[in-house]
Amino acid sequence: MVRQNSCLMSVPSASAESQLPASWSPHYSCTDASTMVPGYMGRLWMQDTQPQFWSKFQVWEWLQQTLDMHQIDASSIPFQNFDMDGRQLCSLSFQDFTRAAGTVGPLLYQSLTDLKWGSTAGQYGTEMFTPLDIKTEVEEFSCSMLPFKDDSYFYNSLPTDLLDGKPSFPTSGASSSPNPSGPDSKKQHSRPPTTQVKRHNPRGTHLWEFIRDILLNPDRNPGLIKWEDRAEGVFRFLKSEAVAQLWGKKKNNSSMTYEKLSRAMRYYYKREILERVDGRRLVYKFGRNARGWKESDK
DNA sequence: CGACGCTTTCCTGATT
DNA sequence: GAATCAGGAAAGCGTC
Repeated sequence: MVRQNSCLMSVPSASAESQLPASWSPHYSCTDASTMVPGYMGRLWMQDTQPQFWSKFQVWEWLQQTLDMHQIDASSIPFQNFDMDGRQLCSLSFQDFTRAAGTVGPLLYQSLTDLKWGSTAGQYGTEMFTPLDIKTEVEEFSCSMLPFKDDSYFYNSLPTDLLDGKPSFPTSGASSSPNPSGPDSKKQHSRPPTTQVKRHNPRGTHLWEFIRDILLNPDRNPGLIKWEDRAEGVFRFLKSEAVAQLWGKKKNNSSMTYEKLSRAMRYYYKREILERVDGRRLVYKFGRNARGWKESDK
């Protein structure tokens, strides 16, 4: 096991990096993130860009959104079968779609066909991708997603009203109380030194607020987490390990994983900051003690 | 300094 | 079989 390494290799990077498309890069992210759909009922970027020019990442986004639109569970099709860019996607036949996605295939084929011919987009989707006005912000964020980069990150560019949050939920006091039964030195992790800690927010940002703020800033959220049901507060992790790395970055903990992050998430059930969503992987729902996520809260 | 809240880490077992 | 989910247990860390 690789643990307690300072910076470079301590993340189980295989799985994390596999969540990023092969072409993931600052340039890629900037162009792509700038068209990222807010998820719920948002403007559909794919209507403005020709499928032929989609990246792998955008192909998956299209898949996800198409399934969402038809209330089809994403687990019903093997996403790996669509590990291709837009050009390859467009070359698939009707039969190919059926092979790749079973009964959902025809629906996907139809959706893609509609986009190919029905779009009002310009001729060259890629050129529509790079609005300079948001490029710098996105760049800052997306570059921080790269391994080996260690600059400022996502949170630094978020609105301060979301950062300097009030405790924002009444302490229910029903949390688990660990009972240290005795000194036990079986584990000794030398964590990286917590050198730079932001002073102005002593309480720091809690995990659930971090998640919430990613959801509330879709422009800076390149497909990490998305709303499943905006009104109900249901959301799903699309890139679980990438989110974990980002969280780890925020906490200056390079060994954060989704496994560990999710444990923290599960502790929120008891405090009713989150509610369980049974049977759906990577799906959570904000609970009564989570504040600031509703549209009406804003 | 100690209590406390909020994770973080580790682990075992179940489920998908 | 790999991911993910469920929680228990205990340690780490910053605040109060």
